Amino acid sequence: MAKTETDIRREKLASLREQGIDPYPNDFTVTHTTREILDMTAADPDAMTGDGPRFSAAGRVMSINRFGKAMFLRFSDRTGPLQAYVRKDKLTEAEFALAKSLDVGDFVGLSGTMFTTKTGEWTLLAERFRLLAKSLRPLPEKFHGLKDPEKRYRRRYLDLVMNPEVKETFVRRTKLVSGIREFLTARGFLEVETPMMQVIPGGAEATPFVTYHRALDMKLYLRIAPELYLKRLVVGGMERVFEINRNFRNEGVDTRHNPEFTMLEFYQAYATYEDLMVLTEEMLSTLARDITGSTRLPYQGGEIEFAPPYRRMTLADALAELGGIDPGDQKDRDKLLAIARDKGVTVTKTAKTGKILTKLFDALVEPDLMDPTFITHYPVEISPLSRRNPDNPEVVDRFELFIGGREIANGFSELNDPEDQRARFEDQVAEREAGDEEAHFMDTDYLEALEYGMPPTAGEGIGIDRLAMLFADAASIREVILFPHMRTPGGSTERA
RNA sequence: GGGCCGUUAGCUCAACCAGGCAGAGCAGCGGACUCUUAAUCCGAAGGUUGAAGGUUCGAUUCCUUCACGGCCCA
Repeated sequence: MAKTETDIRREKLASLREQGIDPYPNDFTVTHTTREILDMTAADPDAMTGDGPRFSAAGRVMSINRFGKAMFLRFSDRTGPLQAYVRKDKLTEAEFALAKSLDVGDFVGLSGTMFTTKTGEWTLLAERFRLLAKSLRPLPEKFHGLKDPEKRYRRRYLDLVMNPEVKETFVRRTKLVSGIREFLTARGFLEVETPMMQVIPGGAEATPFVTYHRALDMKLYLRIAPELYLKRLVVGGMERVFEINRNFRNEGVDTRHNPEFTMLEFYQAYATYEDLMVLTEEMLSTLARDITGSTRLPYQGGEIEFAPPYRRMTLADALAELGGIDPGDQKDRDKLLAIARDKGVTVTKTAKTGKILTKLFDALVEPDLMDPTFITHYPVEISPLSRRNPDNPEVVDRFELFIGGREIANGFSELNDPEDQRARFEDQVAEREAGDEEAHFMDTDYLEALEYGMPPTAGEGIGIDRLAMLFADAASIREVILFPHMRTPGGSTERA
């Protein structure tokens, strides 16, 4: 069998050890990042000539151009690349021999002064050279790089090494999350953490993951939402709380769904869903401006305007004006079923009108809502945790925010009447018994909390991954999750 | 869940339509080279063509099943 590149590198590694050279030392002192060095040379180029300042930098070797007794190499640290020039006559024999055996992918530490090459590039002239970590596997090819999405996601570290824009995407995601923290904290919200493992999964309509606690001999669910716990905190006097954390939903995997995803939920006592719409407009426009410098963000060939005010429509109006469904037909379950069939929208046989309406909305209206749009007044039967609208008890004081053709946020005035909440849970339990696996469970512990009294409150959830997609101009949720869920070949590790 | 497309050297891709010794560039290996920018020049290598089965004298190519992925639809 032929020697692989890894075999050859292992031999080099063994040879280094035989020579008494540690291939993985940790005693090199970095004095500057590559960015700092380039900034300093740009700021005062004259000071670099002759006996200029000495810099020590380190990073991963990304490319090498060898000559007989000299070589150029480009290495990158977290701040970016820098070119170095290594000449035999500037180093000890051992150092130069080490440099000659260098492979792309190795980590090096270099010390020296800065000069400009014939082509005008600022370059570090190496006076000292250290190998800091030997790489045994070849990196993807330098020109074409790593393109195969499957390999990019499964070996994200290579994606990050080879594709600088990928790192930029995740830096941007982090800025988004810290920007949200700052925004809410500045407004008196307290960040909290609530259970990820719950006895009764609630707060959303979704199928949960199930797990098992051995010592307690009990079934536990991974949470589908933190909502009911956050509202218990409002009961306890935490009038403004938020949580940014993972939710888990046992659903399919595609360009907009990952089984675990990150959600912001926040609750504000003595506020209404209308207050939250204003807060959301402020938050998103502030984030856009702070992170990208503009409220107009490019997205998938178009542009999205994040500056308020955002368009607001009731669900009924949106279905009529944008979905072409006559307002009169919206209350007629049979007509809705006929429209759904006609449009190729699948609806379960037992679905109530509210559910059919939202299915039709998802198919006919949602994909076209590019600029931020609040859709309000959802049917009460699909909103078991929302307060009823005072003028029309068939709908609730709720909104969903759509941007870029996707649902980004969901907020409402919270139902704090424990008796109405109990009745809503009972309806949900009936739905579940009728076969709807996503319907809520009865949660008597939550009802008990409500019975102690919860102040009038409004709450909202914002999908962080989807928001990150908008901010990073990403078409797939996998582009904004460092390690998206991937199937393992062969399927399950254990037979059911 | 359905449809379409894909899986070939470490990486990026050919060859497949119409079955006939599996190729290139980059990386790697040996050699030359003290200013390169996808360096250049010379030389020699590198493959279970995703897996299993079928058709065939002969399969990367055609057929079936499976696995994984991408895009679209539900």
